[in-house]
Amino acid sequence: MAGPVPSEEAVPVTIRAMERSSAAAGGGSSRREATRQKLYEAAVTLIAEQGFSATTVDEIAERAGVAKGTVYYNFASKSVLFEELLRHGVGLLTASLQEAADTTDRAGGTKVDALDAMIRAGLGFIARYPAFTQLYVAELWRTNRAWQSTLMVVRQQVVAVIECVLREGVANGEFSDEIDIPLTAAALVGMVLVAALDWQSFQPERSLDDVHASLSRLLQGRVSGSR
Amino acid sequence: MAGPVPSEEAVPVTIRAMERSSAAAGGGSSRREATRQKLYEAAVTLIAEQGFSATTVDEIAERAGVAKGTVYYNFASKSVLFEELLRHGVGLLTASLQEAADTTDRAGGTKVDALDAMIRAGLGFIARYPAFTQLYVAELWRTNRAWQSTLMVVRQQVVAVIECVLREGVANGEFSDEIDIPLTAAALVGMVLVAALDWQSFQPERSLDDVHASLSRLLQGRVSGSR
DNA sequence: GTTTTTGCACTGACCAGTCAGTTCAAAACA
DNA sequence: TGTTTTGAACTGACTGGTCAGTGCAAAAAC
Repeated sequence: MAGPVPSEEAVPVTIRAMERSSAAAGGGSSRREATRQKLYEAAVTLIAEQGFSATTVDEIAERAGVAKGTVYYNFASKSVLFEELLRHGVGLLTASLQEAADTTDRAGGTKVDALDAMIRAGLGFIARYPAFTQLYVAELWRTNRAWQSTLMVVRQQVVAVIECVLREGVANGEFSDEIDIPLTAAALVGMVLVAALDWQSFQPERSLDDVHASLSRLLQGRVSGSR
Repeated sequence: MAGPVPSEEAVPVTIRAMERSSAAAGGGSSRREATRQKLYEAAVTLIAEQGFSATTVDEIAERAGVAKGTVYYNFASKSVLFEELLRHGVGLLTASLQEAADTTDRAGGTKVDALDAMIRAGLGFIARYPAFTQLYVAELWRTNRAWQSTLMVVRQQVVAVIECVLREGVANGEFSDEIDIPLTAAALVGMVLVAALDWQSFQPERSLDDVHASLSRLLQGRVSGSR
């Protein structure tokens, strides 16, 4: 849609380069992996913009610069492509959150510090993959869909990382033992998700530091009182 | 997919209740208004479950117990039906939030009290209209769709109510003047939205009071410290 | 008698998924 | 070395089905 004809050369180089390195490592050939990656990237933006049902397989194939048949050679169906995309993205997110928590721990930080680092990691992830985040929020609370179970897994995976930190904080006395861990975790996720989507959509010029500071302030109750 | 057949009665009560109030207000006859109301209710659950594109006009008509032609007699198109549904629902939500804020004000409460009352009102709304909330979250950050402008209006309408309370709180010194009003408002919306959806989906047996207390605690920074 | 609803056949566009055929790099061979 | 074979990866025209929206005559409601 952008250029008259999407350039289709210059690709083999990448393919060939990867081919050699990871062919042995992963399961499939790396040519295939590269194609799957292109399909993920095409699908994530289209589905974020239009939703799953409104996005056609033809569109995904076209944006990925690949024939329709290739989509079906690599994924059993449109739904399966979507489910694997979800798992893939959430894997990246949870890894990022977990790493933030672990790093804080290793540096001898408190659990509040860990939470704060996770908020920052969450914001960073959303800034890097806004389309995925959009799609995640839009599809997470759908019921009656084929991929219900994947959705549950993918939700629990994210919430669990946060619940874990909250639980440790309660255990060491840093947090009140009256807090409701699952609900608080969900609320935190929502806070970061919605604030970040708003940031990206309506004030994209602001820096991550800036947004992070605002959320930190809110979280630590430094909103009321003061001046 | 879950139960054999989802129960479809018990709805008329709500319809009839709304009928009386809005028949005089709106322009059209109340028969027409009743039909539109039935269509809203049918559409909201179906779209919440499946998404806009995956929901067919035939389904909506069938669930509303109405002929397909009637849908097009009352709405210009499927999209228009959806847009009007969005405006309708958001109107109810903002009215509820505004009323909570006003009541608190009139009772001489602080702005923190007002926020707290609005959280409760928000939770109440979500408990009453879970399908609408689901749909609202799912569609709010979509781009590239026909109803972009409606979406913006409908977003701003909700956020504005909260921003207003925050602004008043800053003005009277109750809140720090360093808070970022739009971002904080968005974060609060997200917190309530996601916590409530989680409540409805995964712990529906809990009481509103209970959930409200947890969110209140989080908001007022009574999480860290204490025990 | 006017407004609203019904029922239903119809159209044209669109779309998920299929499949017979093509490509080409690497393996086997000579 | 150069030649042939193999098969994984990819292609795109095609199919069967679905769905938004139309048209309209007759019935029902008011």
